[in-house]
Amino acid sequence: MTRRHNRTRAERGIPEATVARLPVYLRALHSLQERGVVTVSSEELAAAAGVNSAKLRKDLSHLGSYGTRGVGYEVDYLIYQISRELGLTQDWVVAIIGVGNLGRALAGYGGFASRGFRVAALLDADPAVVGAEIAGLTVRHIDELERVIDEHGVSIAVIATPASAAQALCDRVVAAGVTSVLNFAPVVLSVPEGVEVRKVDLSIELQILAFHEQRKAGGPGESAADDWSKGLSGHGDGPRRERPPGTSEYIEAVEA
Amino acid sequence: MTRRHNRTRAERGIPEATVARLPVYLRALHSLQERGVVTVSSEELAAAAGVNSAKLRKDLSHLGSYGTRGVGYEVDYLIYQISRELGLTQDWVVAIIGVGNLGRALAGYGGFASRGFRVAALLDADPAVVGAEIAGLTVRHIDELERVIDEHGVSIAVIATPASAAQALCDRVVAAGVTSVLNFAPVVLSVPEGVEVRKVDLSIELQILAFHEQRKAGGPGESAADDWSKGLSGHGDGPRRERPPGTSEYIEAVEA
DNA sequence: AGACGTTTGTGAACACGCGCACAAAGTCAC
DNA sequence: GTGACTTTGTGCGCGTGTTCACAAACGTCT
Repeated sequence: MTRRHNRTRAERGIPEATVARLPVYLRALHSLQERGVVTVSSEELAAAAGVNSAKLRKDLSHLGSYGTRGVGYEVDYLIYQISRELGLTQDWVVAIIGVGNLGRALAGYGGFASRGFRVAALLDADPAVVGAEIAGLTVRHIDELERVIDEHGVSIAVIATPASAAQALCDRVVAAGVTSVLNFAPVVLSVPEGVEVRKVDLSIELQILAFHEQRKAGGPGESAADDWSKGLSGHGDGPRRERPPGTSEYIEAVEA
Repeated sequence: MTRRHNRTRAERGIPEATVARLPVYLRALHSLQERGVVTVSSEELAAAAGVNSAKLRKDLSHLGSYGTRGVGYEVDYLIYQISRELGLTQDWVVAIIGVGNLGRALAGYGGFASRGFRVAALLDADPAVVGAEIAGLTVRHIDELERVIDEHGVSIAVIATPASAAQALCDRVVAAGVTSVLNFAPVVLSVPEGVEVRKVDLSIELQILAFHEQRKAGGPGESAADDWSKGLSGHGDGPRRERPPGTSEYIEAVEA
């Protein structure tokens, strides 16, 4: 409210774009570490991470001066510093809400457990799955949401429910004190200030690919139905005009 | 190669950032359409999509002048125009490579089928799943990759394999003529110019959340092990110094 | 027909991020 | 110890994206 600019901007200095790349560097560093590499130059690390080397150096310089001129970066040390900056030196308790196809995949996803993220609970509304054991956890009923969050000290909620249920559940986890949400449901969640939401949308990525794919093929307008008289914008008085191909029904659920 | 700048930039005018938002607008519009809304103002649509209204208007203006001043945008018409621009008025043939937990979830994901994306094939290397029927499709062996791509005219490949297999498979699909790849494996894929790759990384999103969560709690350095003598950067001559907590083993696979 | 309120489309200022290029700082060889 | 080489850290210019604010355009009401 009293913030000068508008958002969580440069509060303590690390640009958002940099934060988004740190996990990529971290992954590349772990890969090097496994291969027994002790020291790496910005050029090599940048290549492994798929970025420009100047960008990498500038990113790392935001964390501090952890390199050695003429040599490069010590892999172990850099891993430690990035992990610390990202908050991976402590454990984060995660709850997965919605145990459909996607929720199940997430529960079994190795990338969560092995990076300081401990999946402590699975919740669902469907009586058919409540009580089932998945990835070593017993699925709890969604009614117990608040109790489970409090019990385990959940700080990150992963929403993997159908779109129709997402906002209501988001409101509940936020009310229960969770301030970070990872949303897989295809809706824009609205949350109070101070709560961080990140969205992963599988179909959006595909649509972006389709756009580029189409452009390679010569841009839009290749299909037959290109004309559509704009009409007189009546307030629903006249009959609905014919729908062009492609405007099918709305995607409802994140799981089939 | 002979491109003036460097990339697929402003080739025909629509900024990349705009393209990334069009699917979001499209989703909001479908939601309005379902509720029977005929006309919508930029202010309302922007709120539904979670963006600034000026940004929305500028985004839409890149497609053309499809609004009516004093009134707003006709929902049906705008849906059609955005769909056309994104290339959703035609069907895109998709192949999913890797039928683990995630691949299975993707195969059953309703958001693909109902937006002009037709999943035509599932492939895997594991003999235990080859031949199985999932989401109405029989899983084919990865050896048949090139044949399957050619048979169905696949134009988008979805890679949902362990990280170790991803690059090799990516090379194969590209060699087979695919120019769009959606990558779920936690690696940076390198592809020749002209091939579009988009990456979805579940654990990266969590790590970004952890960063913000930590900052709310007072920034890094809260944990005990904060000091790490930088050492003399020897070339692997001395004994490895003790590792701080959190630098565990490398995440290998996208599925557990 | 004309005045009024509403909403689009966009010009202009601003903020952000990227990449080049280079000085500073370190290592290594002798 | 000195010089040559390597690599980091960063100042700077540029392009992209975002936001404000407003004139032009449209519908509506009298």
